[in-house]
Amino acid sequence: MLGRLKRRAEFVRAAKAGRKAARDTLVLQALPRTDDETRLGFTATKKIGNAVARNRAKRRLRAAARLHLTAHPAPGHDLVLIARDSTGSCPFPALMADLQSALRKAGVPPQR
RNA sequence: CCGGAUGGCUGGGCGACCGCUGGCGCCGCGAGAGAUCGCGGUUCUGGAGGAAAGUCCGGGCUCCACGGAAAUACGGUGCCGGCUAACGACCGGCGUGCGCAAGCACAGGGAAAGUGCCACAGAAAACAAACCGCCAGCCCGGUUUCGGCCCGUCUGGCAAGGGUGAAACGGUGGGGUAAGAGCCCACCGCGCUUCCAGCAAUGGCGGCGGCACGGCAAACCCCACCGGGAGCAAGGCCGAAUAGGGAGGGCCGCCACGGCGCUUCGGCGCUGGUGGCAGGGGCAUUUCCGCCCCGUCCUCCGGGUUGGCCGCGCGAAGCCUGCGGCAACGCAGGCUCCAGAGGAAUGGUCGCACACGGUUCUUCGGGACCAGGACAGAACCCGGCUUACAGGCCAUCCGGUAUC
Repeated sequence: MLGRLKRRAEFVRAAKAGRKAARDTLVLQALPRTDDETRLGFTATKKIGNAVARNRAKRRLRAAARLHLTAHPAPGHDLVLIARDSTGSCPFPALMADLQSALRKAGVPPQR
């Protein structure tokens, strides 16, 4: 599968230097890389709710990212997806639409 | 049938496709002499809870400390008897209180070892006392129809009645009395006690005592029993490169200071601890000047960063049956293997039935549409407790009603 962001420092770098795009159901941070690899990170804060709600939000983000990036790969970026209040409860097509829109806004092109 | 009490079970179901993660096997690639290891793919297969939660008790396990025992301090527990690896849990029994009942609740040892506290109110809050009262006497005063009656003061007797309080030195009834009082009597309560039942807590019959010993120990305290500390970020193993630490050995100049040893006190020997000169290296190259760095080589040891591996899933395990026990629980036999991640695995889409909620139609049988699954996610494990929880199911019991 695609690579993952695991270290706090990697998340901080994406937050400070990456391009951001906020939607109703998610927030995207995208940081270009020097190589062609794509790495993903997921964040759900305590504000989202208890452990069940946070895990569910992250799983839905992961499922949406997997579906979208297998159809439209975006090599050469570190992508961080941050859950919002509605991430766990919104209709899944809305989540997909927000992800696609956010990627375009952040200037992550689908592969030519 | 209605209302209620207690205990237990369940915790959305079935199916399809695409993914995630652990494991056995197979295939491919790479490393290696090999054992094997790493990466990728794939068939099959396992994959959250009754509370996984809070982290409140008790244990296992690990490390640290510790000669044994006792005592003190500190903390905890506290009716009795069981059960258990252990517990403050659980089971059975007792007592007290509540309820028509089934049942429920209880931090439920000791108050004649000592200290302390008992607010407000009230006369009085602890070796009792007397505010309003009740009674008698005196005859002092007032009053008088001169018999007395009433009021006040004083002296004495009393604690029934009033009033305060969470609590007032037993309660109810009768006798008794100037008025009263366990002063006397009956019953109740209380205390002591023979006997009986029980392992015991405790209970019962009887006797004795005229009643004293108020409450608070979740105030100190006393008594009995229990307890070493920290926690899987425990703890163990592996561990590259650079710099740095320690030990031993080989090699290389000089001087001074310091240190150590010996000393006939003149010195002598050892010494990379410090400084200088020399030497080496660097600042692209050569000369000079300047600046910076430095004993060198070999072997071994220790610590150990990022990280990797183990601990980490056969257990006080689960299910079924039988036996013992009122029960908690124990014993025996058989069967089963049931998550092990590490930014952390269960998600997405769809179909069919099912509860619950809302809107609406209705021929009251039901139909249509919309929304949408309670509380909540393993992080070393186990026994409990506590807290959260939509809906559904089962069993036993109590009260009422109806029928026979």
